[in-house]
Amino acid sequence: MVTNMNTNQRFAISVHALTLLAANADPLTSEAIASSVGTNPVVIRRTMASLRELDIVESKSGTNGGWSLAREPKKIGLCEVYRSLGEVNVLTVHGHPNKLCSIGGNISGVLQSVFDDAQSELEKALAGYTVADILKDVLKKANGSA
Amino acid sequence: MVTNMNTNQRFAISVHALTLLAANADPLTSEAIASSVGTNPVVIRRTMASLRELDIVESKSGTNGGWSLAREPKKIGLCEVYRSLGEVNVLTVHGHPNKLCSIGGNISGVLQSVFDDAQSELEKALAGYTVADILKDVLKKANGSA
DNA sequence: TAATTTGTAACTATAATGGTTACAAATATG
DNA sequence: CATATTTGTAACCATTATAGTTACAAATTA
Repeated sequence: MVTNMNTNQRFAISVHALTLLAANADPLTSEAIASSVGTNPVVIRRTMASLRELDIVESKSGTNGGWSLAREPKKIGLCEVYRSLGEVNVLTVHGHPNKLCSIGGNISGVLQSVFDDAQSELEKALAGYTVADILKDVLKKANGSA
Repeated sequence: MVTNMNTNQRFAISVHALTLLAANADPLTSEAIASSVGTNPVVIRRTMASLRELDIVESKSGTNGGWSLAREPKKIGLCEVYRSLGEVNVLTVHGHPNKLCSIGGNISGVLQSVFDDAQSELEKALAGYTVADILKDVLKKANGSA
């Protein structure tokens, strides 16, 4: 069985978009990014707007406008990109345990601290990669298979 | 913003149920477990059936039947419990990147390996806890606040 | 035989997600 | 200034995953 606990593609889209920007000197339009990512420009705008809040990208309206990196690719860690998605919990405590049960009444806090620990390890791993790393690996593949 | 990448409570439910079994000598019915977890017996049966496939629990039909642990609590690591959910991917690669683009055509594999790395760290963290640990912490809370 | 309990299929309600349309606001160009 | 370009954002829809629920068959015990 394959369970998709997470059909959320926003993180992958974010990294893809940033990698694309890192590979291009000029700003790219939502349209152009959407074409590479394989989605709709509005989806890109939504995603990029979150990244802009963390000063990872900048936008400019109008002719010759578009999106560009606000920092060098090697200064953009994937954990920060991940955090642009908001307060994500990859593991979720269940909703309504029975407060009258000694287990049910006390397990939520215990689970939450375990889940926090696990997620922190996940984020630590993501922090080990930058957009520059991703671009390098992508280009390596592109040249290797060209 | 709070994004629930994951509204899946099955893992929390699994750990809760196992902790409950660890705290009780006799088998517990789906009904009893459901009452502590705060859900429906059928949800419990579904969850427990997955755990049974990994020989973490056993079931018995009929009067005085129910669910029991197939192993000592300290021999049940949370990573294994997590794996009972199936092939879970906490980070998902996006669907349709543009194959004609050098970035779009090569990023999926790169992302997947990063995601695999991150998830492996998450699972490693989970492997550091056993059902016995959870029970101990829950009972500590229960006594502390009693 | 009757009561208990799991096994499982089928259906529903809810919610998250991504895709899409529509249009306002900002900007550049001629 | 007028026009084309491009982002900003609200609104809505289709799809999907999830959990909850009902219903009933199968197994087990007494």
